[in-house]
Amino acid sequence: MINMKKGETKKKITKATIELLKEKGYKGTTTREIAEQAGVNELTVFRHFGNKEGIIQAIVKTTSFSLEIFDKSIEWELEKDLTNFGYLLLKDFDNNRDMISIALKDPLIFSQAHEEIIKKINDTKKILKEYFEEMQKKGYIKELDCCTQAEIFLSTYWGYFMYKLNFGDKALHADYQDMIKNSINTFIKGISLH
Amino acid sequence: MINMKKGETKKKITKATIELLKEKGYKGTTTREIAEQAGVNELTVFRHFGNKEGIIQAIVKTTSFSLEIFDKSIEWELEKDLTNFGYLLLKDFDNNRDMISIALKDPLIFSQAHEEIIKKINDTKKILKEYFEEMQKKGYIKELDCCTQAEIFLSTYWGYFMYKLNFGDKALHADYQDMIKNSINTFIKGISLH
DNA sequence: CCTAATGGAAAGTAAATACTTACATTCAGG
DNA sequence: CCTGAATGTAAGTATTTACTTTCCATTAGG
Repeated sequence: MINMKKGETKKKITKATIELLKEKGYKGTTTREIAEQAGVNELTVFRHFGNKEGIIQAIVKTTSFSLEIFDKSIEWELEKDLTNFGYLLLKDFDNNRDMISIALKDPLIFSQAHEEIIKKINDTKKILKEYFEEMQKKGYIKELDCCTQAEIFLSTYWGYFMYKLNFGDKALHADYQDMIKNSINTFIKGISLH
Repeated sequence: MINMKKGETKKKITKATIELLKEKGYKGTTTREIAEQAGVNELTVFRHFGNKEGIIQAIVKTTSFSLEIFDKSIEWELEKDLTNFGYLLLKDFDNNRDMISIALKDPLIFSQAHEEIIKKINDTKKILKEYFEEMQKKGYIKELDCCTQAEIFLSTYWGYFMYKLNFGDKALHADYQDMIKNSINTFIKGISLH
C-alpha cells in the first residue's frame, strides 16, 4: 500500500468518503472513519485534501451533472420517444445517485450540488414540456396542460428512483424495465388521440 | 417564560428539535441549538429528556404512522376512487412529512421510523393492488400487472411529494390539486376499458 | 545506489459538545 | 406568606474530533 500510482490514494479516499456520506451524512462522518474505510492513514487524508471540507470540494468538483441528450434522438413517435426518454432519465438519475443522496442529506453543506439538481430538474422538465407542445401541434396528443403533464411524468420516475435509493428493494419490486414499459404504456394511452 | 403550563416546555423542545433535525440531521444538531431555538436553557433540555437521544425517542413515540382509511370509501368508480385515494395519499405523506424528512436523513438513527415507512408503503401498495385486481374482475379495467401498476401510481405521488419536500416550489409548480386531477385523468384513460 | 516522493506511527493540541453539579430565582396554589 | 415545582445561571468535566508535528519506512526512477 505504499508508493501507489498517482491519484490512486486520492481516489480511494474520495470513494470511501462518498460511501460514508451516503450512510451518515457530513457531520456523522469522521476523518478517522474515512481513513479506515480507505485503508489509509488519517494523516494521509489531510496531506491530500488539507481538511475535511477539502474532500467534499474535490468530490463536488469531479461530479458532472451532465444531461443526457434527448433532443437529438427524437423521432416524433410517442412510444419510442417516451420510452427512450424514460431510459435516459433513469440512467441519468442513476449516474448521479451518489451526489443526489448526499446532497439531499446535507443540503446546507452541499448547497451548490443541491442547486444544480434543481436546475437539472427544470432543464429536463422544459425539454419534456416542449416535446409535448410540439406533439400537440402535430396533432398526436390531446389538448392538455403540457407543463403539468411533464411534471407528472418526471414525478413518476423521480418517485421510483427515490424509492429505490432510500429503501433498496424493500419497497418496490418492479425492475426498471417493467416500470418503464408499464408506465409508458399507461401514459401513452392516457394522452394520445386515437 | 417561567412556570409555564405542564408539557408546554417539552413540546417547545421537541418542536425545535424537529425543525433542526430536518435542516441539519441528528449529528449536525447540537443540544445548545435546540435550547436556543426552543427559547429555553440547555439544562432544561436535559432535565426533561435525560439526554439527546431521549428527545428523539420522545419524538418517535408521539409520531403516528396511521394509514388513512381508503377501503371504506370505495365506490368502485375508477375516477372517484383514484381521486380519493390520491388525496388521502398526499394528505398522509404530508401528515408525516417531518418524520419522513428526518428518517430519510438519518436512517441509522431513526431506523425504527425508517422501517415503519417501508411497511406503510407496502401496506398502501397492497390496498391499491387489490383494488385494481377487483376492478379487473369486475371488468372495469384492462388486463395488466396490478402490482406494477400500483407501484407506478405510488411512485408518481411519492415523486411529487419528494420534489416538494426537498426543493419546495423550486422544482415543480403544479399545486397538489392540479397534480391529482391531471395524473388521475391520464392514468384512468390508460388503464380503463371503453 | 541515491534521492525525492509518498505514506505510516505515535503523540499531541485546541475546540466543540454532551452532560453534570451546585445554587439562585420565579411564581402558582394553599 | 410559604412552599414546592419548574426554570435559570454559571462553572466545570470528559470525550470526541479535526488537525498538527515530528520522525521514520518504502520504493520508483534517474
